[in-house]
Amino acid sequence: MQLAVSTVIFALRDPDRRSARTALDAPHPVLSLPLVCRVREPYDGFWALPGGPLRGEEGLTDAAARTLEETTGLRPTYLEQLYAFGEPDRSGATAAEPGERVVSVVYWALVSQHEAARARVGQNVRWLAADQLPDLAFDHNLIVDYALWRLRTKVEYSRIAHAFLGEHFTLRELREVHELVLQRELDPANFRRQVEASDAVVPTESFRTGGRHRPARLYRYNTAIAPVDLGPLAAPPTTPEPSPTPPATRSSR
Amino acid sequence: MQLAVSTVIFALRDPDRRSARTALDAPHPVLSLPLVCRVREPYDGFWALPGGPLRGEEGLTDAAARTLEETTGLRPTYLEQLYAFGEPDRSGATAAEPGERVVSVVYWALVSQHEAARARVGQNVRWLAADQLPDLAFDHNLIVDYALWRLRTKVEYSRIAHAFLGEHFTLRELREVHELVLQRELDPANFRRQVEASDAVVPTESFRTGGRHRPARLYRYNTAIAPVDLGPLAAPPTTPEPSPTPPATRSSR
DNA sequence: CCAAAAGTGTTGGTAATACACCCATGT
DNA sequence: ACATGGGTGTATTACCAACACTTTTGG
Repeated sequence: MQLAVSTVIFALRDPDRRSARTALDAPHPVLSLPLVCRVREPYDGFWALPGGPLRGEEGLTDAAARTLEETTGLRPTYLEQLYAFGEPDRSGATAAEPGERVVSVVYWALVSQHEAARARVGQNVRWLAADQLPDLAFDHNLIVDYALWRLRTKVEYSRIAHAFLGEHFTLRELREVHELVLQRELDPANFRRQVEASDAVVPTESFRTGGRHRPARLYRYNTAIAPVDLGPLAAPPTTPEPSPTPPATRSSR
Repeated sequence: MQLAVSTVIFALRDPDRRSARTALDAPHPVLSLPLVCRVREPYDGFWALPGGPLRGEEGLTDAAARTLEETTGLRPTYLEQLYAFGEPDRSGATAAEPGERVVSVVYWALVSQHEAARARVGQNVRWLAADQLPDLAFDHNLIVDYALWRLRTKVEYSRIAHAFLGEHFTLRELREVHELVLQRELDPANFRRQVEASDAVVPTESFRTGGRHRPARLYRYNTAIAPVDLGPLAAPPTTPEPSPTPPATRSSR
């Protein structure tokens, strides 16, 4: 039995020119992920998630970060475990060609627009739009679907949208990230009120000028607040640290 | 490298007589989990989660259900993957006694009050209260804490509380499950309104009598509604079945 | 035996809050 | 044209109150 680690990497990328229907299409970024082309059986020639086997002395999260960096050159701003897939028949083995069984611990990651531009792409690594994927190797279509579902549900109650942006951003840009991920438009006024009330961002004194409209104030991420609530796993296992919160003593009812 | 599967099993159990402070304490059920006592190093004599190694041709979920049944005799009404733990040093190996590295895929399960009473307990298997656990083997304290956190967050947006109850129950009983899990009291009126609006339960024509008060109507679980939203993983991999909902056709923005 | 009390299920209201939707103004 | 701020009606929730129905208790 083999244990492998793979990662679904999301980024918002400016669309290729050739995929635009008309010149008038607004150049909205597209939710995309980098995939690698397999060069041997099974699934020779199919696109697959970046990943690799777990090495001797590294943790699962470390393995995800390493394999992701080795194949795509990317360093994610957010990395979280997604799910462990371990059906006996998922390795693509057939009666004619029985392969070894593989259990995959899959992670999902977000990279910023700026980082995504630095990705090492080529013949074997390419960005594909998340909503127009071809048939992938193994059960990777299911894995990507599940990662997409997690991203969309988590954006609504967490603060991970910042991971797509740089250090400074306007509320319009942050709102656009939410809209692209959720695939629906959000009310600018309510979005502003929510974000400001949540303390997730802090205003700066800078403004983004250049558009033919009123300059938009730039905000930055509030690092005093944890981006997501992971519960007891909040402290990464690589640096185990006793929780500062005392054990919940239950008063008798 | 070894791959093991373990399960955190939750049930609401009537408290032992000896743990009641006074005879007047209301006998509220207590959130508990069955643990097994280790009989060899490492962690000889410590309590640990039930589990075992993954067998050749079974899926991860199947392995969780099997090891859980073998050690405790329980069949859960709810079973879901929790997390994969794979830090290199978590197997309890020391410099004096280096053990093999173990990656654990951990599941969490809920069993009904009735099923919990049938559990095979003895010298090596015992129920312990979830909020008063001793030091457990390996990193199992962290694992239980995380499972507790998942249970508490999921009860609020999902319908898993029914898994603790039998086929028929009063709204009072369902509310008590929520209160015990969340450790706070809920408004009866609002709870009733929410549950009725959510279509999660269906009223029956039976009533629970016996108390010195007005009989309470019995409800049953609405099987037409999925208990939890697992997204694309909703169909269990053991019985792959096309989703009845058509694929979401995405309109271009 | 009957009436009152006790106790919980069930139902309804009110104030505060959050959100969807719309509009005004500034640059 | 878009950023920013404000305004209104609707839905949800916290909190409170009343009524319904059965068992128990006191005569």
